[in-house]
Amino acid sequence: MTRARAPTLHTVARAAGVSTAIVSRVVNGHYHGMSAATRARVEAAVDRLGYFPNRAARSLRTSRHHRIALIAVDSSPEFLADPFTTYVVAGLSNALSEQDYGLLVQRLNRRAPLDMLLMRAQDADAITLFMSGPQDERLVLITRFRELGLPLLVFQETLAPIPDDVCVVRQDDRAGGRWLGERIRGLGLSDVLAVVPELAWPAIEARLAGLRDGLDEPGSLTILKVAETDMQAVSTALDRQLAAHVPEAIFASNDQLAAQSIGALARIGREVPADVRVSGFNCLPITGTVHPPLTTIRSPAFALGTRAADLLVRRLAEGRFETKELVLPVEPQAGQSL
Amino acid sequence: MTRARAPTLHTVARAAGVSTAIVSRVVNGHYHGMSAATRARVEAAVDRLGYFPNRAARSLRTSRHHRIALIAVDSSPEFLADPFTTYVVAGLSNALSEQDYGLLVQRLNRRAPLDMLLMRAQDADAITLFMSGPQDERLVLITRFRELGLPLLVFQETLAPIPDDVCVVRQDDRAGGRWLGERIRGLGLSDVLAVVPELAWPAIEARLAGLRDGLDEPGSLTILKVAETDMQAVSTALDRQLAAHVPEAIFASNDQLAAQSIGALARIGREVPADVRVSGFNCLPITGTVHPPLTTIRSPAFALGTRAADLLVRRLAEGRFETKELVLPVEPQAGQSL
DNA sequence: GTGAAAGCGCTAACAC
DNA sequence: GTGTTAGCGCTTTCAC
Repeated sequence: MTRARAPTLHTVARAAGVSTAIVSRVVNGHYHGMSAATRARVEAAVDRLGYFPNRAARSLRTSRHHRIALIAVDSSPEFLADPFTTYVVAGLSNALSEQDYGLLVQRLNRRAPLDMLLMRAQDADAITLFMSGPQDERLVLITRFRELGLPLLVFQETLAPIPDDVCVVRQDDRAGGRWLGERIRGLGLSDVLAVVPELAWPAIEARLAGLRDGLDEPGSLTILKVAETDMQAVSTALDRQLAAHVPEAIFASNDQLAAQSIGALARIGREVPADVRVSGFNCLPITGTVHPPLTTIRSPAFALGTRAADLLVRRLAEGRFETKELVLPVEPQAGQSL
Repeated sequence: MTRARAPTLHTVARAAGVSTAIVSRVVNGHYHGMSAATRARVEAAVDRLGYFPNRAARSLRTSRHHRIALIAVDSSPEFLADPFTTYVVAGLSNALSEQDYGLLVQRLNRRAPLDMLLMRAQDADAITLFMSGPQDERLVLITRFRELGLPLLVFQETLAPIPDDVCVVRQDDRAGGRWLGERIRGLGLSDVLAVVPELAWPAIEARLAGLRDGLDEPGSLTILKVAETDMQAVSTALDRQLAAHVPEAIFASNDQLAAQSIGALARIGREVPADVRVSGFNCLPITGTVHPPLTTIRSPAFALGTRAADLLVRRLAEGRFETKELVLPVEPQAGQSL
């Protein structure tokens, strides 16, 4: 049994005894100066035949796709499974669905050729970007993507000046870092170990900058870079670092690393917060509960996604971004670890 | 400054002094019986002009889109942020990207009208489905989506018989439940509290069925349904239940709920595993570390996604699914909580 | 070995 | 108020 070919505008037009133009207008809700009778007849035919407009034909004709591309530039296949990313994407996808836009998810390996992706990104109305890697690499990517002529929305980027038709959406990482730094300083501690992912990431830099702001007189700040994607490697790195020197406080660049730090301290018999203080960052529901409850910074990740969706949809309607940069506040969360 | 119109096949053809047919063939790698010189000339022109084929036109012509839709039927806007879902989607999106397919993510509210979505799903080559809700609702959805005539791949569904051109990909939840049940039974415990999400979900049923298999003689099995999306509500429900009766073991239907259960037990001064045993399910890297280390079941969520991608791509190439159902094994993970 | 031409299904300007 | 028509950019058959 071969499935019946899907009905087209023509089929419906014939069935309703009108021209395709009329059907097109009805389907698109342009009832201006149309008799109620015709409209009713067409609507009946549409229902009867189960007609759906062919999106590819429509896209070809109008060059609008009702689709936003999300490109994650990362070397880890599990990029989507990071708690922060996950919430941003959830918010984005959700808000877009609500406004009848689709989200096209694609991963770009930092070392893979761009062309395939550039080509695939073509059938979206705009592009959103999640980038790790050093600043110059990120700039190259932004430039390349801009060449497609599509509006670009970049998450968690710190970039000045922001190029034309590009919008940055981020949280105030620096303020979060500062709050923690001030707290550490308020406790009279100055020997701090910062645990950050190996792969540079602008938000992490901002958190560290904030930490420095807050500490003010940066007694001794040591930076430990860990390969975040490999739990085992993180443990090993922490163990080795702590064997060499135990700091007064550990500033972890996210809650997962904070949990790991508490674990590593436990392995050498140090308690949190009694012996060593530990702070986290991003505090998302998906990140499991840690003991003791973390002093951390609550991230508006989901809202970052929904706000980005609104910005994009409006950009597409109005022709320009209403703002070049949207910075959402973070919320300090006092726990018992710091 | 108006952006120059993107080059089309025609532009390239004129630049290379050949017909559009030739350019099309070169772009698609159909070099059969073509002179090396022509090919080279066309390739040069393509490079020089920075030509990319228009995907919408191609789709219209070929009715292939190189795109898979992922539709999550759930009432929670944060559906994507569930650890299990997150890993499946990460695997899927990643494997699809590698095979030059895009993943189009869309959420469907259980109460929202289907039509909009059915329409949007049109521009994909196949549909993957994540569904919660009662069995009859799920069946209706499968039927409706099948009407689009697209291949359908459903995650974590237990369904018999499986309809035509539909493929189910799931993990062996029942075996996982059974392993835990047997362990509980081996410890000589029989007063068990199962904590499950309010909203029915076939995988959860399977885990419970497995638990019953394992317990064999189901002393006393109480089921507590909680509104999983609301942390606060979960705590409250657990507190109330434990105030009424403290079981010998808690079978949580996922690790997040297990963590919550341990917390609730701590609030009434009960220790795990000394006073009460607790088991989890799904054990994914993103789910934070719990203390004590959970006895749980390790889920192949990421692999579920990558395998699904392969199945889909092959289905599209060959015309039929090579298997109607793919069940991946789970791996028991002995911890200290049970 | 290469080209001409039909047509995928739709929208919108214009004619009636 | 409704219909005619010209493409949007591409693939593919068939003719040369």
